[in-house]
Amino acid sequence: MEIPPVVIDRLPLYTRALASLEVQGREVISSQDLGTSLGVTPAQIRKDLSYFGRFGKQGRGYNVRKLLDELHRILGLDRQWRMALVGVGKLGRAILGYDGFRSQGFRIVEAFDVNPERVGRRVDNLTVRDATDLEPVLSKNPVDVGIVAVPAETAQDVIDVLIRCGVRAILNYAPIAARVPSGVYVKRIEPVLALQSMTYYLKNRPHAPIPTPRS
Amino acid sequence: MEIPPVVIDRLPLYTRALASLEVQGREVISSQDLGTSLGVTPAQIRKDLSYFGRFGKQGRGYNVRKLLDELHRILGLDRQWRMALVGVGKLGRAILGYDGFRSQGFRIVEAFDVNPERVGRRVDNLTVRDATDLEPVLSKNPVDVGIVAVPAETAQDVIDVLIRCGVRAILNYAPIAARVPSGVYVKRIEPVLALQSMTYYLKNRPHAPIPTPRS
DNA sequence: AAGTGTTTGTGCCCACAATTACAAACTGTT
DNA sequence: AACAGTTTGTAATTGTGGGCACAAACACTT
Repeated sequence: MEIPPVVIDRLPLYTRALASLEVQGREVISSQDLGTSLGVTPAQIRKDLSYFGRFGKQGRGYNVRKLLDELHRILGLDRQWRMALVGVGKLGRAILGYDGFRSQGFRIVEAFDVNPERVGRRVDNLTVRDATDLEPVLSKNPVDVGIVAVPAETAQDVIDVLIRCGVRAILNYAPIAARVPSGVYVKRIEPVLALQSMTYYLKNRPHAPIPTPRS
Repeated sequence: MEIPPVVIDRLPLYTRALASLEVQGREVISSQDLGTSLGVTPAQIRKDLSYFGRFGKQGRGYNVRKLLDELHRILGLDRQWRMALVGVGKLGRAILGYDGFRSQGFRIVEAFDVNPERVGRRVDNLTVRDATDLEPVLSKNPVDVGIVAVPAETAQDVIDVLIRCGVRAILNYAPIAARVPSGVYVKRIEPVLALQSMTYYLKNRPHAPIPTPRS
């Protein structure tokens, strides 16, 4: 069956909430409670999950451990994913240093840059390779995901090369609308775009008022 | 009129494309050309813009300069926005060092942290203040946007304080589903969630194949 | 001046996602 | 064992957003 992408986008949210519940020792949760903690309606959660099977029990709710396992399986989070980073500037180094990826099964196994001063240096247990070696290196040692952290001007070229190397998923930090063939998945990480849409709602409001007391 | 949030989310995309066209010296663009460069249908662009007025000319298209000005006005990008950063760890420092904000009119004017070792230090022309001073400082000198770059455990508390200080827009880098009252706008920046939804589409595919030749 | 080609703005329709509502299944209590 | 209270899964309904298609307006050529 064809599952709506919006549904897929919500599953990681559920996964994270369930993981948190599990470490808290919670064994069972209802769609009601899960929903209110996530700001999602209970019916939405039930319907989303119903695309994949029947994981709950009437009168009780969902077994946290079991549902978490199922979601991991559904999303493919029960394995390690190999990633290659392109661009080891300020942003790239921050990405390399971020440990939120590894702890969730996403490992950066290669890092590339065009700048000769950066090539060869070791950053976070990884040797920065020359970007011109991208194709030979990734052909021999394929990765699942490419992380693009280069300036806007070269981003599309980098993405083209990654796709030639068989990369089918790209995490794009560059401020461009990447053009990719169908079958390749791109997710943008763009704080500036996020800000620029929020200002629409702020612009007609009086400025920050006096904080409300006794809250 | 009530404008769908998805429409608002697309406007910054148009803005960025138009800005790029303007520096290229392009004076006029059709919804057709703008659409193909962004991966959006021309009809969608026209409909989105029609929520706000009639900016185009039949037979010609849109005047790049004029449309860009209109979008800036609509989104409130014709002014400076003041932001406060909370959390000056590895991630926070990367955010402070990022110049993509300032160039678009978003200035980080305060930075806070709880760690005594970080408080008082200067990072990128800003003195890190003690997080306990958040309320007094922001009450005297309000900001428009709060950037949350603290660990998940303390993120909700930080957000609550920011809201008490009158902050109505939050850029949240912490991996939590923030609970906020209506009238407060939150945008999540979560690379891990983006990855976790892409793996769904990757998981059933054969691994990276041999690159296609002669492309 | 007429004719050809473009392009906008929008009414209309369709698809799809969110919500509602309820039967069925289970728990816990009396 | 009967009953009251929960909660799931889903059929049915509602709502909303995207795309189509076309009249109207303009540009450009002959």
